[in-house]
Amino acid sequence: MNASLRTFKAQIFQALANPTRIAIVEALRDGELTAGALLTLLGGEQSNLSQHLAVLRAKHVVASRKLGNQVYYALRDPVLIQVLDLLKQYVSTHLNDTLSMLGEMAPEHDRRV
Amino acid sequence: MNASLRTFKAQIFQALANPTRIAIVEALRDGELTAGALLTLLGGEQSNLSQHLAVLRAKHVVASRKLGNQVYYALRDPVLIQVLDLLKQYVSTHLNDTLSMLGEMAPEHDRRV
DNA sequence: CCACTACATTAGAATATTGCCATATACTAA
DNA sequence: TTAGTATATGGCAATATTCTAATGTAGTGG
Repeated sequence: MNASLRTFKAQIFQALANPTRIAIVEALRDGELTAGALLTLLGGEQSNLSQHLAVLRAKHVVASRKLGNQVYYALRDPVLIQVLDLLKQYVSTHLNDTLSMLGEMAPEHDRRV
Repeated sequence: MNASLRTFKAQIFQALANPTRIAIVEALRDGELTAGALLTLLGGEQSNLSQHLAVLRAKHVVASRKLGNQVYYALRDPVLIQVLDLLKQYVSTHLNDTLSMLGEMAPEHDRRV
C-alpha cells in the first residue's frame, strides 16, 4: 500500500479523532441535521461547532447544503457509521482494559455502549 | 452516549491518525512481528518507529511481549483490521473526490486499494 | 567483565490542533 | 434600509503531535 493512500486514511481517522466530531457523526447517523440542530444537541460554543464542521467538511466526511437561512449537514458515506459501530464493539470488548482510563462506569452494566 | 466514551473512541482514532501507525497496523494484520521486522518493512528511523509503537501501546491498539532480545508486537483486536478494511472501501468510493488530494493514481485501474 | 544487538526513552524544535472571543457574511423579514 | 437569525471565519494562546538526534536499558555471547 502506497504512502499517499495511508496519508489519506490517516486524515479520515484524524477527522474522527475528536469527541465533538464523533458526536457530530453519531448525530448524523439517521439523516441530515442543520448546524443549529447540532448545536442544540451537542451544546457548547457556536463557533466551536462550526469549526469542527469545517474540519469534517475539509476531510469530506460530511456534505453540506444551504437551504435558505440554514445549512444542512449529512454524512457523505454510511461506511463511517459502520466504522463507528465497529468501534462500539471495540469499546465494549476492551472496557475492562480501559476502565481506568475512563475512571467511571460499571463494566457489566449495559449503558448502551 | 457518554462524553468519556466518545473521548475514548477519539483516542483510538487518534492512534490510527498517522500514516506510519496505519502501516504498522496493516503490517500486523496477519500476525505478530518484532520491532526490528517492522523497522525493516517500514524503513525510517528506529527511534521514530519505537515512538509510534509506544503510542499504539498506550492506546491499547497493540500488545507487546518480550522474547529474549526482541519485542514482538501484535494487534490486540482484529476489529481494527475490519475498520481498516472499511476504510479501504471508503477510499475507493471516494477516489474521485480525493484524487486531487493525492495527486496520483488512475481511478479505474485496480491498484489494490 | 566487555562488546554487541535490539529497543526504548528523553530533549528540543517545528508544526498542528483546539477552544475562546470577536467579527464577518448570508439570508429573511419588516 | 434596518434588524434579526443562522452560520462561518480570523486572531490568538494553550496544548499536542511529530520528527531528529542523542542517550539509556535489557538481553546475549565471549
